[in-house]
Amino acid sequence: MATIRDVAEQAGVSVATVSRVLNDNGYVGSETRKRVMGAIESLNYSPNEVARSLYKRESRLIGLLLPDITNPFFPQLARGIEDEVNRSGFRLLLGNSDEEANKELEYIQTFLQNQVVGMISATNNTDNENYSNLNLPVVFLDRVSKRHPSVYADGIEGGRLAARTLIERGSKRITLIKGPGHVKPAADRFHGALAVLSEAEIDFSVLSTSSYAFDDARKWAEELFAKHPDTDGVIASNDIVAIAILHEALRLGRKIPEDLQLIGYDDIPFSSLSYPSLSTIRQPAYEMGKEAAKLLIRMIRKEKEIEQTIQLPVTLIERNTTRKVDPNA
Amino acid sequence: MATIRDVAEQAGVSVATVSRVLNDNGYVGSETRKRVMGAIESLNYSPNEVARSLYKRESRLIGLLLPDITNPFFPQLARGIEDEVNRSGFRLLLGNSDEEANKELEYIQTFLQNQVVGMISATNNTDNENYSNLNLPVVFLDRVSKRHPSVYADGIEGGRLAARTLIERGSKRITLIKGPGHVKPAADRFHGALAVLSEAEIDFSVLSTSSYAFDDARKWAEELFAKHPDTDGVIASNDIVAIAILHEALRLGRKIPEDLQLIGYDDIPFSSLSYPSLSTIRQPAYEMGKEAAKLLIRMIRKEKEIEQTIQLPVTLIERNTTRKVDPNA
DNA sequence: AAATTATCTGTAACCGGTTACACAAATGCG
DNA sequence: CGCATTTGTGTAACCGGTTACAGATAATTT
Repeated sequence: MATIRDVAEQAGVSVATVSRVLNDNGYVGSETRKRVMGAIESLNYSPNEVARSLYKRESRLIGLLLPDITNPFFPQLARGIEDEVNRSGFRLLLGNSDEEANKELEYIQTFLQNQVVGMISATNNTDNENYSNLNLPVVFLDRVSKRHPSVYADGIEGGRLAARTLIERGSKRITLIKGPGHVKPAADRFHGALAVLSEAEIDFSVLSTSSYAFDDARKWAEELFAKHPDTDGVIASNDIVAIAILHEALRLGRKIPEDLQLIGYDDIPFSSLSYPSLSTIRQPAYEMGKEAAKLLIRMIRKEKEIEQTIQLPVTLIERNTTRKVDPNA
Repeated sequence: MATIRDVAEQAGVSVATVSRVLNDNGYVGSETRKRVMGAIESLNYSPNEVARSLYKRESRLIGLLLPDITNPFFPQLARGIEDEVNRSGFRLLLGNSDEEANKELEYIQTFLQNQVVGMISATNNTDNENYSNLNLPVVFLDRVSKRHPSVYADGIEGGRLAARTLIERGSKRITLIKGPGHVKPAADRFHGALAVLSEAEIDFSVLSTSSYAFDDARKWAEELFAKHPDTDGVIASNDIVAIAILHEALRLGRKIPEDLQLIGYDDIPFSSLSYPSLSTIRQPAYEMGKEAAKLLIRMIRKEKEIEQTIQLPVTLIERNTTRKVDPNA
């Protein structure tokens, strides 16, 4: 690997001049610039980021902390972030925390050791001490924090929307699935839905679940129909659970949406491919990722007027696990 | 941020001694060690990875190059890799190439600039010049390369298995979906299936597709039934396409698996949640990721006897889009 | 023409670790 | 006891960039 000194020697200039050419700052004579460029070319030189990072006390890496990339909601977030940070020349350092505080801490630690310029986190312990006196731009994604800017979709409204959707379309005995208690946005959508259900003149029950994992989703589905066989409307905690419930309902011979309406949450890519295709509350994951990245980059650039929260709208994606709304209602 | 010099001063020793304590090498008196540890503790010191990387000319980062994390096969691979590299104290630098040569090149470039210790790539251009004179341990995953070790599942056998499965279960007019031409493993599974179909006494046709993307999958599904309405068995190029076909088939009122058998490829998490659940050829994605990571780490450690290929078995996951095999046959 | 200012370039310190080398003290051995 | 070896520690060079500062020349201004 050629170094800046090799280039300097080849071009017959000092390393300072080469550096000036590389970074396009300071004064460089046009003739000199050409010679340096030629040397860079002929040596196939590429500057060492590590050396630069050391002096600058800042790399061009951004830490991304996710609960679990295997959950289909997150790849989209990650992709949105990556596409956006790449536009500004940053790269991503990835970490899956599994929502475990020690893994989270370890990742933050190594992010700092690698002198990341900033960090985006989609994990829960938003206000614990790990983040508190962190001298680093941090954006929370799909989570809220008192201390740091956050980008998220409106969970309360999403929950409301889901509940209203089923009610308007005639479900009378709704089961509301409550997601894992420690996941903030799950709680929001739950409370949003709960509020609407409480106001309405219908029966409803709540089924508590403790995870979003694929393998568990089927369990919740079985539990649902065992405990509430007569339910005619299910508000799922997310699309994975919804699709598992759909699977189980069809297995039990329920007609969907005639006997049972079902609405998911997230709008993961697969929800349009289930049969019947899944009605759901869409969170714009890719856009959320992009927005979080944009916000972080503005913080990195120390721009003024950084908004503390960016809330993206949730939307009802009406597919075929809900009935058409009665036009006479 | 405290530096090693702060620690040295606090402990009343030289930086060399602190470094020895940190890395647990060289001679350090037990009393001195205690003082140093105390200073580290009280200053809450954490060594700067960037400085270390610069001197060592090697970071503790591993580059991971994927086509697109949004494709549900890859998160599992990524997770397997991450879990394994973390065990050895490495972290991941992530890149999505979209199978575009220039993005791929850019990522490799920045990986090198960041002095990664090694790299795992799941992209296609395995033997192009980008990788050729790379003085870096590289493992290809889900791809084969002449120059570098590879970890993959047996695509030919997978294709054969898929074809045999449909034939044994009585499909007579099979449609074989050919995946994107530039994706190597897609070609393997296609040829494996093709070979078996050619030998068998059945009719079959081939439908060529040019992508794996969600949005396109539905298009292939429609095209399939438009061109081959009488097909009674479909070998899909992967599970996404299979599930899209399943969706379309159900929409058209086909009975599955009675009228139409369908087999996917990959065994992504969702394939067990479709209804009917999808029969498929399983590639053990998480394990593949783990194996690739293990192999890479052995290369990094310069162990002898590195195998050039690790081939993992594909297995038939018999679910409900295929019929039970006739016990009298 | 003299004084300013702008342009161009080089020297060397600096970022924060690691380690080669030197040296001193302690220990082992014949 | 004398010499070799082991143990313990420090000094300073090094990794490969960036930049403060200085000095020289060229262009402008007065």
